[in-house]
Amino acid sequence: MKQGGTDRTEEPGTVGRTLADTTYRRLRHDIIAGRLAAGSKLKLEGLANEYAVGMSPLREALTRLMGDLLVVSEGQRGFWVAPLSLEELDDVSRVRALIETEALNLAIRHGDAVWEAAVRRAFDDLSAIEARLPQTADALDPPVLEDWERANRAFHAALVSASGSPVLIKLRDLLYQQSERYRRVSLNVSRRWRNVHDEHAAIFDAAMERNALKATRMTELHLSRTAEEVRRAMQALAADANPATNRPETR
Amino acid sequence: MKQGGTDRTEEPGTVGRTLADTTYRRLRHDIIAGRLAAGSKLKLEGLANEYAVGMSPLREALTRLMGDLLVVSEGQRGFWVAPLSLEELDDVSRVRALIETEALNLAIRHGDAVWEAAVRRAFDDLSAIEARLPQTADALDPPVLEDWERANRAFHAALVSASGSPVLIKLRDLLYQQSERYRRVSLNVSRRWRNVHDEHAAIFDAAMERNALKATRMTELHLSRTAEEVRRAMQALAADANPATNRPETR
DNA sequence: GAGTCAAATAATTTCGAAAATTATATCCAC
DNA sequence: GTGGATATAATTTTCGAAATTATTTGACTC
Repeated sequence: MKQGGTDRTEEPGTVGRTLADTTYRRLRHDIIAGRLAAGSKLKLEGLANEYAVGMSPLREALTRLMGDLLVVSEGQRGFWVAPLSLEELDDVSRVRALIETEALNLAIRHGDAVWEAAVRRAFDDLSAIEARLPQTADALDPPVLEDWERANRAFHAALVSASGSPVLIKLRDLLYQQSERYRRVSLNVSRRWRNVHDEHAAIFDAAMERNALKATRMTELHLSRTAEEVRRAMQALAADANPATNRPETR
Repeated sequence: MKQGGTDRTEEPGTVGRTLADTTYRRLRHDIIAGRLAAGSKLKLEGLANEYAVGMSPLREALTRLMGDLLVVSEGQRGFWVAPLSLEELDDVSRVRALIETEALNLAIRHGDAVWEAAVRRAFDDLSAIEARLPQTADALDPPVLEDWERANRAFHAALVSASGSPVLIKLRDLLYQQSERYRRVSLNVSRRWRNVHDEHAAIFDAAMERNALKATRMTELHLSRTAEEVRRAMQALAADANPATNRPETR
């Protein structure tokens, strides 16, 4: 039975927000965080109940997620969470390195004092979280993880924010999302934490020194190491799930 | 063996087509071709009548177009055709050059005989159309123009088709659409035809010789020359529309 | 006249269910 | 049992109107 009065209480600060938009964000987070499994069917009625929305905003949200490469669809057959694969991991990682280094180069060339301050602030935030992270490395407390994800995202975004190229930023954001999704698989599997603070610090220092070459090299190293860790986790997962042969297609 | 390889009767274009999908394509074409003016408001009821669809598939189509950067929206205020600007033209052109040259490099490295044949076929198609184009250069017959657009799109797509990177291709397609939209503005304004066959031939020859450096250089030249022509057309348009001062921002 | 508020109007967003399509089960001949 | 047709069920897609939100209009005050 459904609730009698679905309260559409207006929270302060949520102006101009639509149900379709909030549902889009919720679904996106649930896919990236792995709450909705890769490759799984997204049944409309079920989702409409779970997220307490009608068909229209739900389909709108799923359509946007298709553009983000987080959902795939087949006409008249519905929607699925986009599958993950080792091939795509390599693909995403390589293209992200290309885009992100280009954006970082531009940002280091064009960034002013305001940019520097924003990057420093984001780095300090991230450092504070990373400092208290090794203690909880084994537990991987979800709220702390979410905090770190947010700070990590903000740090990498701040670095390239002065690129002066909205198009490049748009593509970078897309690829960052993909990378985050793959990275979280690795966390969910191995539950081991790789200390990345030194890598972040190296990128930060190089950027503040306006050493574009070093900053891009450090970024490439950071990305390739992370991709390598994810690759190992996914291989372990595949071997664990199906030691003999490949598994059947989604039907 | 396994009957899993059931040949899909789902050929793209016949089965699995939804109203939302066809409406998406029609709207996309109308925006890129300039039939729907840049910056203009997209009133839902009007569009629903014009395209003879209901609200659901219409909004789904518009939502997809947002992901293509062809439509912008503000919550509770509706949709607009994405505006065009000189700044974005430069931005799109630069990022496209980056992506397209990377993809071309990869394709030249990885392309096999099948790729070569496909590129040659696309080039021949395009050449045949371009050969009979100068005669109608002043008229710019719409059907011929559409043929050329299709062939040009196919040629550039074929060149990078062997890159082996679906993600790169996805980004390239996005940027190609943007470029085509800007280029069509130039055509609608100046109504003059720039002979680009030599540039296409140079890219084609370099690709067939597997000379990646030359092919990317020729591509960069081709793109920058086109962008320059569009820039001039847009400046003429702006000066024509508003001789006195700068034009108002979209808001 | 400029500014403010409230009512009226216009437009967008969302719901709920019917219509259309695909998937699954059932039956029958062989 | 197997294959094929048919009926049933499950699911997606679409429509049309209700609910919500934005914008305009007009009266009123300062």
